Amino acid sequence: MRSSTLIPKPNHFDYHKCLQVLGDNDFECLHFKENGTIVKALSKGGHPFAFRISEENEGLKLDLLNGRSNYLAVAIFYVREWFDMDRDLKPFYGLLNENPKLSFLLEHFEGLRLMGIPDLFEALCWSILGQQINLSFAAKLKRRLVENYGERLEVEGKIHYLFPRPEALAPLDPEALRPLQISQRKAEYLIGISRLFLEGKISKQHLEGIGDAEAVQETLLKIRGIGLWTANYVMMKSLLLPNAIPYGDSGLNSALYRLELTNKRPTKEEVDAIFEPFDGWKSYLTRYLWRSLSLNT
DNA sequence: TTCCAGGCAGTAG
DNA sequence: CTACTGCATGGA
Repeated sequence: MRSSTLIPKPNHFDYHKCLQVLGDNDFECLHFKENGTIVKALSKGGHPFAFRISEENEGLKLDLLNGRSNYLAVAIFYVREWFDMDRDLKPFYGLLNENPKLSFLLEHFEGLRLMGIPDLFEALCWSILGQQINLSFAAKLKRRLVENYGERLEVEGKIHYLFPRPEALAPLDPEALRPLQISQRKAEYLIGISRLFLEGKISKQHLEGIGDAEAVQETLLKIRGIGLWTANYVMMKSLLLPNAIPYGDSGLNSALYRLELTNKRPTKEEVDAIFEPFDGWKSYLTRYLWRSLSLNT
């Protein structure tokens, strides 16, 4: 009975650069970082379990911390998506190299992966919580939501949480989330989307089956609470679509402004013009531009 | 104090 | 179609 496995690293894969964008333990409530390893809980068939990710020379090692060995397959599938391990970044790096104003991104961040949110419901809820407010406050709201409505799992003396399932939020009255300092409007969005998931009117599988990115965006935009920014955010972070741009994103705008590529509030058309040469890699360019905000000046 | 944060829907013109 | 407004709170 195996309780660990190794996922081989693709080319251009830097575990520590990926780790840096995951957020510290006080910010993030859905995993722990410990000495360069990550501990996270997932669920298989309603049974929560936890596993640890650590780096080895040849790949990422996954160790189950509890539960049955057949949970490993769930963890492997999750980590491959989370770290976007099934993509060859070479074409992206070719495009960056050709661009004098952006090639510095490659020098700093080669090996950084998209770092998605594989669970579509979690990605939608997180992006709604993050609308308009600063990230640290958004993280507090997420933590309160998770600690109040997510499943708990204790492993090795630590409490792990799973993101709440739609079933946990769907029955709520929006006012029930006000004590968490989630706005009435956002509570309505979250609960409405929970109900759509329960009714089977949204699912990751369905969106993945659409194929055409334009049609996926149209589908998402019909949902109350999802605008252009949120639709593209989840297309990038959860569906791993290659050309999603979170138009209007304040972080993206300030990254472009700092590079003197735009004014402070560029239009969609101005952003499109900058991204146009990066067809197939617009989501990655967004990730790398976000990351550039951490560089000095 | 005012303004802005990883926006959105609703309304008015 | 575009312009404006309230929402929630915290930090600069």
